Amino acid sequence: MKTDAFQEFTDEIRKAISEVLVDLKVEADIVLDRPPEGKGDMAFPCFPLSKKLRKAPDAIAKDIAAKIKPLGMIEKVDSSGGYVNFHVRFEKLADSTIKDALTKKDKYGSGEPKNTRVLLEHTSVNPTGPIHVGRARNPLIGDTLARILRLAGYTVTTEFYVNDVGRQVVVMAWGVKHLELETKPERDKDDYRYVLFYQQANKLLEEKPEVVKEIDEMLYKLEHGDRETVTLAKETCETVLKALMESLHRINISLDGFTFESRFVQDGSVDRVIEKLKTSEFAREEDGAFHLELESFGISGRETKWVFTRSDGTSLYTTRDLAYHMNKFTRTDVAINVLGEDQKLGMQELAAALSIMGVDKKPEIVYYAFVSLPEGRMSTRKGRVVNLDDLVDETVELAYEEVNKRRPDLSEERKREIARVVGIGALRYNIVRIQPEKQIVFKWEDALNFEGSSAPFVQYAHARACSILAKAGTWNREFDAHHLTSDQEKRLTKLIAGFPSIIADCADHRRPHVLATYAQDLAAEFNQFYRYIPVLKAEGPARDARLALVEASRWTLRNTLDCLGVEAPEEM
RNA sequence: GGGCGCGUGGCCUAGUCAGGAUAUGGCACUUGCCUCCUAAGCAAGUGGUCAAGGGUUCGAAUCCCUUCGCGCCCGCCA
Repeated sequence: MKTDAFQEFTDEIRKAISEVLVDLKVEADIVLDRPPEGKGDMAFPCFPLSKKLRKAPDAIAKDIAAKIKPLGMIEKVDSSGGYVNFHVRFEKLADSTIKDALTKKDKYGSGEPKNTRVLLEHTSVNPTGPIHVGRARNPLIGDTLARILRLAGYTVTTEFYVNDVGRQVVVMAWGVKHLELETKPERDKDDYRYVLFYQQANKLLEEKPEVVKEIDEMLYKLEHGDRETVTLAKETCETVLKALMESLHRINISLDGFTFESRFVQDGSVDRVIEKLKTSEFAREEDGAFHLELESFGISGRETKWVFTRSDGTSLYTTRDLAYHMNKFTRTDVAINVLGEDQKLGMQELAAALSIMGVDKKPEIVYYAFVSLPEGRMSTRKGRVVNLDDLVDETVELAYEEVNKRRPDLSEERKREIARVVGIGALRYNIVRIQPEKQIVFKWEDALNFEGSSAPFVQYAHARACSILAKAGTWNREFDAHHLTSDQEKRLTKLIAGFPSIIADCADHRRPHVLATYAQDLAAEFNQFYRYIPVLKAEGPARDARLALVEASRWTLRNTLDCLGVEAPEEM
């Protein structure tokens, strides 16, 4: 299927090569490569054919190159060093790419509607305190992925799974009900207030056995649907949740829905899951508690048991998660979860339990490594955290200083708005640009970098494009791509042509960081074009063609930023 | 003890799934460029045993094995 003009080019190459291979009476996979600068646009390495044809790779390449007639998107075929090199018919590529971008605008890059529902669970932090930067990697990856999948053509619903039945919530709810705060919260915000209740209650829990008893009783009541307790726990959670959403909203993240864990206890689905698991051949009982023996599912370590009920018959987190995932698959075709790498074993076990329950689908997991500080792992208990709200404040404030320095001409309101957009953009980009599985050591100097590989770099390129377009006046949109002749124009056009493929690739592989790399490349290429190719001072059809390229660049930059959750300012 | 992941110039990082031509960018450092569409920019320079060793291959940062270092996990917690 053709996703973009470059795809059309490679399809034609594949067809041409396969015809030649039939002619040469050899079979081989057609693997294409990107050749280095100056050697064409696509290459076919002939080394694997060498043995079969008993000929030198370079001779084969020459032979194949000679047999392929330039046609359609293929302008020229030559060979060097054992490769067949294909040169794209640039005017054709440019014409269809730029027209595509100018027509589709904010939809440029989109894929065909997929008719596949995706339920993307992300964030799902325990609502017991403010979001810190370590945890923020989850919503950032999740939200970016959701945006990419949507552009790629999927129907995406994002969801936050709220833990409102666990011990932590009970401890916090108990604190809210029984305690007065001893210290002032860091911020006048409920997540900062409630975490203090939580911490004070935990402290009492260590000191006073009677509190332990009260908490245990509350937990039991909660599990057994005691109305007052259930309501208290849920209200407590919702209060904190609301505050957490405010923090996420500041970095352009919102979720489509929430699913409360308590629901699966109340509607009986957890009980049904437990009853069914008990009848499984993998189920074992020990002192009244039940577990699955998962050794045959490849679970290894000290423990291969997966406990699904306590001795008192109550459920565990994992059991409820199983009920949740069964529920998910009644609502979606594909379930994707964004999770910390500490959840890996748990998810492996969950997958095994799902198949024992007769569910043939499994959630796809995007794992990420933790963000730590130079001093070590973030820990609320040790007071070693960077809260998301503080990071937002800092980056926006620093961005304001920069705007103030560079654009004293702007109004205060305008400066503040640009600072917000730039600061938030820098923050998001800085986290999401890194492969999820790599650890990040959080450093303020990196987070506050507005140059080079950063969102502001990309935003700046966008603002430059907007500035040109704003000054251009009217121009002939029936441009002629033959007037795009420089290396800068050609490289930029080819990058834009590849955007739909990049989106499809990021979506299919669930890899948002690849888009961040693309954004950097595109902005760099645009900046070179900007530096060397005058647009407004050009005349006639050359001016029109360049303006068309600028507008195509503008949409591509904007759409790239939009997928990254970064706003694209028209001036900065 | 076992499992999973990571290791690319002083620092950060792309490429690893689908092995191919001189390994991608950024930060920092040195040096140029604003009478020219916004210098949050552009250009040039210094800097690499792709953790180490072995193997497969015409060809390995990429695949396989071993070792080392770092992270995460192995609870009737969530």
